[in-house]
Amino acid sequence: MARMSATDRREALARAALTVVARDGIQAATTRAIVAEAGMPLASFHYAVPSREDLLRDVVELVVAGEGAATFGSLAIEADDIRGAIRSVLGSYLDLVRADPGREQAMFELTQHALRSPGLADLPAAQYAAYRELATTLLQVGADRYRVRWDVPLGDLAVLATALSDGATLGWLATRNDDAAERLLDLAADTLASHATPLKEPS
Amino acid sequence: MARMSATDRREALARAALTVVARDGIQAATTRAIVAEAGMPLASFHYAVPSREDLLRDVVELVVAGEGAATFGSLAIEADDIRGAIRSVLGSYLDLVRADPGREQAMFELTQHALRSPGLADLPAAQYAAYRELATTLLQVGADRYRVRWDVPLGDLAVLATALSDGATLGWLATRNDDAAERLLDLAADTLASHATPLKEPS
DNA sequence: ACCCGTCTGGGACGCTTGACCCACTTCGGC
DNA sequence: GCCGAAGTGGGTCAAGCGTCCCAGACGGGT
Repeated sequence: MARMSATDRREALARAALTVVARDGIQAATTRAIVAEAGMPLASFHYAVPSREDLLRDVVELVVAGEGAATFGSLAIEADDIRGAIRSVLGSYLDLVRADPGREQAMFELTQHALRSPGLADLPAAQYAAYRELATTLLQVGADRYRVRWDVPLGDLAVLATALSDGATLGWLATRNDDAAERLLDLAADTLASHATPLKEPS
Repeated sequence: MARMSATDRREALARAALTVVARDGIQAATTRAIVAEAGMPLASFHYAVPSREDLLRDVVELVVAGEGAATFGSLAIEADDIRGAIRSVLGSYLDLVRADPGREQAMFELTQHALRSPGLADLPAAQYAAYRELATTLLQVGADRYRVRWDVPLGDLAVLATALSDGATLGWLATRNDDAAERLLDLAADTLASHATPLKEPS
């Protein structure tokens, strides 16, 4: 094993843990499986991380950061109107889920697990606050770009968007029904766009 | 331990398992924890059930049946219009979640776990088909009662309703934010009701 | 009243788990 | 070059896991 600072090793372990959870589920994310994925000896684990629970905390943060990065990719999307833009963002999110279902399922498993662990119980709230923040940013950018304003509080709309994404993801993971998911996203885009009112063009 | 047929014992074990999962999470639902909850000796487990996985299959079926029963309770709801009826059903569902968060979280954990277990991988699809069926029935009854028709395919609307419920539940479980959840349900009811068109009264 | 199939439950097996000890190697500042 | 701090890794521990065995208790059909 190459020489590596404890901090770097902790990061590498968090990434390895996320890989294991995505591939085999959170039950399989044992210390041994994680170090095997990272190509480290078992003892490196407790040298870099106090406990398994602490590592999972890092993993959740990694997950949230990952979602944030994916969201910024959505900013590049071009569309004719706000409804089309929303539909595209939702569509590309679904593509992400389809491309790596295990990873998205890992998010849910981590959240559920955190809710059950006294030491991690604060994480899900922060995680969902971050999601809401991301949705808020996207909706704000969309409103600016397509010259509309939202006729309900932006925060409420962000919660709705998050709930729709979660619901669509959960449903697709369970059924793997692509058509139903696409039609659901159509309806979701309609719903969100229906709260946009065009601004009168000042130019 | 009272004398009991293997079939009855299996049923009792499934109920005990659900209790354990709701209270402590699926990770804690070990054979020992389950028989302790049921007040049975450990050996009764494998006398009544071939394996732990088989028992979990029973539990998922129990869960789906439970949701079905809860849904029929919603049929008693009275409201002035279809939008109000939908809002009431969603509201009483959220009350259910709030009253027993562990139980609702157990549903998600069971679904996620089933998706990871080769022997149970078929269950989530059936589970969500059942949810969709329930939503379809409720929407159908609502349309009849309030003299409206749905302007999108009923099945698609049922998927939307399921996704919204799942999303709202997940969000509330993570944040425990009652106000946000109520506002989300307001928007969800608006969305669903917006697809209802009044029928001209024949009387 | 017997008796055989059904049910009970204590005990045990082999294995995996999170955690951790400690002798060893490597590196950077002096 | 030397030496203390930092990093490595094999081996081990107790606890908990799913599963199984088997001697015994029970109860309904004959």
